Amino acid sequence: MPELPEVEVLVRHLSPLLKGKIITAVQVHRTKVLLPTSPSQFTRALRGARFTGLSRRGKYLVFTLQRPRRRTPLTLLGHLGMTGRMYLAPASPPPLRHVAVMLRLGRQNFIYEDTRYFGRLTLDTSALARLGPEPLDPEFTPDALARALSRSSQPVKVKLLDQVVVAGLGNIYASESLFRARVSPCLSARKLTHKQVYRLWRAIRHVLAEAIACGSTVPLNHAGHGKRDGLFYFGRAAGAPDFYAKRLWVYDREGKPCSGCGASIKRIVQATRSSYYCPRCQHQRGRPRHRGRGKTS
DNA sequence: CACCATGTTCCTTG
DNA sequence: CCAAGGAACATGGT
Repeated sequence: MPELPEVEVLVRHLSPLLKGKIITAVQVHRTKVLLPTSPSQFTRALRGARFTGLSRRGKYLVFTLQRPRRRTPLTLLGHLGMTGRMYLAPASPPPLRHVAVMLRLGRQNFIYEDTRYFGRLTLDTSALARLGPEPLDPEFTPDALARALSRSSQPVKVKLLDQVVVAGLGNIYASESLFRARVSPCLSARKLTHKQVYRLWRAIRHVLAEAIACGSTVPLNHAGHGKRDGLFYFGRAAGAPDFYAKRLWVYDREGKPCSGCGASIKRIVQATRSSYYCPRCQHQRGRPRHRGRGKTS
């Protein structure tokens, strides 16, 4: 469930539910997700602490807590990796398979489960310092994007996954943004024209904002365990419409017709990850490769 | 069995 | 020192 929009929707969901709750017990089932914090350090710091706030930075959840008889607030950093979920559940739940950490909050539990354990729930916040601009904040300007792309010869799709370029974009929305901007994923980052950068900038913001709006509208069930939950990041409540997946124009649509022109959507591998695009709508064309010395204008 | 999967970090290579 | 490429992490679905 893990790109910026999904995390944002989760944060909005959890924030009011957590506020004011006090952690009465801590259970660590997977030491790995705490690293480099140790289990004893983690447990000691959190027991007795009260949730005061929750926000998002890139794909990270930033929890703030207040500890008894302490002035400085505590920051807890969460990341969902590929398969992480965080939700509140009744204190006596059915046995769950991949619970990494459980925090008891009176009659409820805050559960972080993660089948692949790629995610994090840790007191180490150093990862935040390595993030680039928030795409929906004013600091993210067309110029900032242009500068970030200008020094890389990597394909633009690969560069967009670099969290220094823009925080929170992942494999799905990178493809979706490029489609919306009509820019080929293969184009070298530094070869985009100003116009292409501008279109990409607008596309990124549009695509992310739309996904947040969509997730905020769909009835969600973050604790849900549907097997078919793979590609729709928010667990859908029973009976909810499937228009979330339908909003994707190219991702995971190899061989299907482009909704713009009808051409077959292509899948390619870049930096060991799948990219999807329409070969007709997204032309491989940016700055001219060489300075023209011929007759063209 | 083979290949695929929403992410990040670390190591090697150039 | 830096950029780029790839493997590793761990588990499950198709």
